Amino acid sequence: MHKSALIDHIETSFVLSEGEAAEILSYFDFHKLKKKETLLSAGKLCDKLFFVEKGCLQLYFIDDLGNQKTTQFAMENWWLTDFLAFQNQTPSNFYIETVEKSKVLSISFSKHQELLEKYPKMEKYFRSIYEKAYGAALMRIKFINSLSKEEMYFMFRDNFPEFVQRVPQYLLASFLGLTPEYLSEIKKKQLS
Amino acid sequence: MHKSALIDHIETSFVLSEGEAAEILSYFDFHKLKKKETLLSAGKLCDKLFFVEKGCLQLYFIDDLGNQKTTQFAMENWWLTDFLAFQNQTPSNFYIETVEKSKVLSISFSKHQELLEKYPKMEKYFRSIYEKAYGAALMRIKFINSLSKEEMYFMFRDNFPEFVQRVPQYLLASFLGLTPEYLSEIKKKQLS
DNA sequence: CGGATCGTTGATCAACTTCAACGGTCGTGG
DNA sequence: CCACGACCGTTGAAGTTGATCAACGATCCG
Repeated sequence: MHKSALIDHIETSFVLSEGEAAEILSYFDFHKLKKKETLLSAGKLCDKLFFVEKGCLQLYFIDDLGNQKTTQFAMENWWLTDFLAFQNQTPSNFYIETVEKSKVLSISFSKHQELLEKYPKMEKYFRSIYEKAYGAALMRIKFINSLSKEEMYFMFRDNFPEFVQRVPQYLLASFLGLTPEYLSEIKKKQLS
Repeated sequence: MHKSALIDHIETSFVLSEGEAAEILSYFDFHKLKKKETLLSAGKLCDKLFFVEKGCLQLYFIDDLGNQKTTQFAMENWWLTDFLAFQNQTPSNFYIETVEKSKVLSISFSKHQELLEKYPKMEKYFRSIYEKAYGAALMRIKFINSLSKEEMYFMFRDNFPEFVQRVPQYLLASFLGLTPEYLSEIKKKQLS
């Protein structure tokens, strides 16, 4: 059994013995997924938390007009779920789907609880992850409220170039909160 | 010494002995503040995490045109800081200021670290707080990307009526990401 | 009472969306 | 391996939402 990306990631916070690493991993299920596979659907109970070892997931919803809108991407070493619905064990407000073929770990709510009880260190790990994620979300809201869509695109492209190359343009547009048509126009302007 | 709102709040997660409660509180400083007092300034090291016992704080920044834009409010039983800057102990991207006269607890980064080491239960408490906060931030981004400014206002007013009454209108406008003039127009439309 | 601050109004303007149409590309089945 | 269809990116015209600006009233506080 090769060493998991999850264990590597946890070990950026603290060291695990081989036994601990193996036992922690045993709480998770492993999934090898193709492009556009669905992991969670809106309205369904949200009972899984996902960790991306390789590939890319998106958290999205469908608006009144039937358009798919991406709220969050998760690439290597990111955690993803509808966190409110997961914590409260209620139906999800979002869909989760693979953007590329991906390797993903999942853990159910009850297993997650058990894991945290058995390994209190993991509370620290998740506390730190969520603290960062919340801080980043506040920064993102700051950007949304201060940048034009055009500035938004350039900022994002300059700060996350791999991202922009990796994700199809209509998904990027959706994530940035503008239409594919307008994004196309922005890119054109830039060239002249 | 009267029982603190913070202790009450922690005890919604798990029970504390009297001794524990007192000792946990000893990590915090207490502040009684007037309206419009500044607790954190952009560019300054962010070394404090705040808990609102009573009153209201805002996290805001100043945009290119010099306008103050509110990214987050914190009322009773909310935690607030620039979480990214706090965790990394770097200069802040935001200001924090009282909206009303308030009673606030603060804890420094190093004291916070000590507290978490001494009371591992507190890791669980903060993990849960941040998980909720991050989930709520994702929902907020969902709303930003699916509702018009008008719908945004009505949604917010219907779901958080106390909030709308309590906060001055120009701050509410700033938080919702629209201009005071347009908010005024929306409210007028509604009456006819 | 006086000044500053906040909410309102209406006119003008810019940013961004919507819609419809077209061309390119990718992947799938024959 | 080719051909076809579906999907994606692009273009341009027209329409809408919401911002900006300037001015006026109201209210709050010293």
